[in-house]
Amino acid sequence: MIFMSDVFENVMELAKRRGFVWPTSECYGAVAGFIDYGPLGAMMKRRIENIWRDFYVIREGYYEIECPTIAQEAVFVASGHVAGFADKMCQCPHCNEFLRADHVAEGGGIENASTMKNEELSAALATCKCLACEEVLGTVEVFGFNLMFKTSIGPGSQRVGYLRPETAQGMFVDFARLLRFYRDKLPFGAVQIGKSYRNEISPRQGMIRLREFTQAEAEIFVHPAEKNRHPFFGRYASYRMPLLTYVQQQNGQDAVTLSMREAVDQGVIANEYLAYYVALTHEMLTVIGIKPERLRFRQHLPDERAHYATDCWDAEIHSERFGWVETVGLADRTDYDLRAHAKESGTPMTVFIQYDEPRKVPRRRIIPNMSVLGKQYRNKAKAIFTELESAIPTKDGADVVVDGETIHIPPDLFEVRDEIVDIRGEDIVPHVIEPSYGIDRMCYAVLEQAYDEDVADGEKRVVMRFSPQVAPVQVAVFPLMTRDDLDTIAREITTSLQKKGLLAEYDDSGAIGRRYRRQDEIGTPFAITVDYDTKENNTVTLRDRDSMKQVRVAIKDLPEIIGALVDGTRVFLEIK
RNA sequence: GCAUCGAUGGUCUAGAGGUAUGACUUAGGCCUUCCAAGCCUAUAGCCCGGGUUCGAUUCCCGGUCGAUGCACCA
Repeated sequence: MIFMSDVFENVMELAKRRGFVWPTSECYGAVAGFIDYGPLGAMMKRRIENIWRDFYVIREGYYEIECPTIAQEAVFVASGHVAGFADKMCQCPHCNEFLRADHVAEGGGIENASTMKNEELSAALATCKCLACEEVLGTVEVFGFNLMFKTSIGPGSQRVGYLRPETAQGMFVDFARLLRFYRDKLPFGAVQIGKSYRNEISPRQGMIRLREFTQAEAEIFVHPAEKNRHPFFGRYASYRMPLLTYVQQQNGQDAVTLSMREAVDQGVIANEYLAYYVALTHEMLTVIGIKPERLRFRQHLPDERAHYATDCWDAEIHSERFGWVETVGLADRTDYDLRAHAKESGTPMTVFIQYDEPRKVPRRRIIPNMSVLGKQYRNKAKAIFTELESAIPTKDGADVVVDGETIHIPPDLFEVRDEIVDIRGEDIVPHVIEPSYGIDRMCYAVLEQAYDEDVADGEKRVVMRFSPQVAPVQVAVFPLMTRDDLDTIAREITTSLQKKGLLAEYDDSGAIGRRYRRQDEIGTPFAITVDYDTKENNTVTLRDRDSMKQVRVAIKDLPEIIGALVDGTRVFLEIK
């Protein structure tokens, strides 16, 4: 590998030129925070998404759902995004600088600034100094800058909607339907791959911070008492990886390498479920082509965690340009979201868990004599009935409070029955384990890590060393010459590979070396060349992108061999 | 959002107050028996808006995008 002055610039230039990533609506001037995926980029992204599906949908059995990107206001009121997904800001009247109002206040020695209302904060700020120009602010208005895109649903702006800032809420609000779909049993999961939107104040860093981005999220609903019993934990129990705990971060120490079993037993990761998906994430990211040495798992610091999460780990990928980039978030969201939506919507979001054996529980029932009670208390009878159910009667009767008034109900107006009832189970609110992947950041990391320059025949060769599983074009087919039927044979081979579902690209333009270089630059892992020997013995050369080595294989074996090479079940160097 | 710098074919680049240089790429052709060879031909460009000027891609102002610093990053 030769020295790379700036991989980011090289890779983004290539990405633009060869159709991976483009600035959006470029002819009108691009818009920061939005990108277009070009033909190769869209294909690569889809392949990454499909690897993600292999892991979560096929292997874990968590079906994918698809919710709208716009949801009504109530959804985000419940989730806390309307109130909380905003920064309190103010503008310095002297230097016009926009400031985080709570930061200014804390800088001025005011406590609990982050929990104050706008008006309180505004008053408190009057004596604080601007963080930029250090003038005393005086009268300033504090306003919330909500990071959600707001819109209206239907004509006349009657109904407020927001573009979703995460796909997760769709899975939460569909909880009751999902629970029925999974036949009322825990654990189960739902996943979603789709666009989310955040109106970032100042997006920079190309594909890393977008205003519209693709998330792949899984919401796994588990019994709170079963979080240490993942049914397939054995799969990753001995899977080892470096973990950077918050304690180590606070002490400036390096990550420790632990197996998932050790991590859970030592309390480093909160539970088996979280550890399982930490390990699964590590495996998946390596499959798409992330080098393990450029991958780490970092635990959120206690003050960094969202208020609902008990433990949270980020998979971070090291970028030449941006340093460690948070790419996947793995959180134990507890029952926060389901409780919030149950409360806001009035729909129960619980699972009925049957006990192994019904429990015999003594229960006291109070049965009022309504015919007397109704006549005697008339319009208060109904309220009295309700209150009696929870009353504690004595042999002299019971006292109930209705509208602030204590009413004595004599013992002959109700009957007390002590009985033993069977309790067959209980309603519990599941906890949610959430692995949340930033697909665009994964795409960028794949691009950056695939980019390489080497020297072939004294000339610089630019090559994208994609894993065959994510490479947009999977195989190229060339006739050595465009004559003597070599091109016809090459076209037939192309068709036979396409029938196998492979993206095979035929190219007969220019010298053979140029065609290899073209494919190297877009990361096509394999190239087939039809030459004059082909006409003698029905074999072709199969060339490996990374080693530039070639082997001869029979035409009839091509679909099977290429198929196996592309899905990773065979590797090139083992072929004959 | 503020400050500084930048923007010329697809890419990299030269350049001047009078419509633009070269290379690579791409396309067509010739040639060519495995790694960007050679020859011929062709396509293609001054970020957007306003101002100054007879004339602006060039100077000035504003915007957009990008880079850097500040701020921000559920």
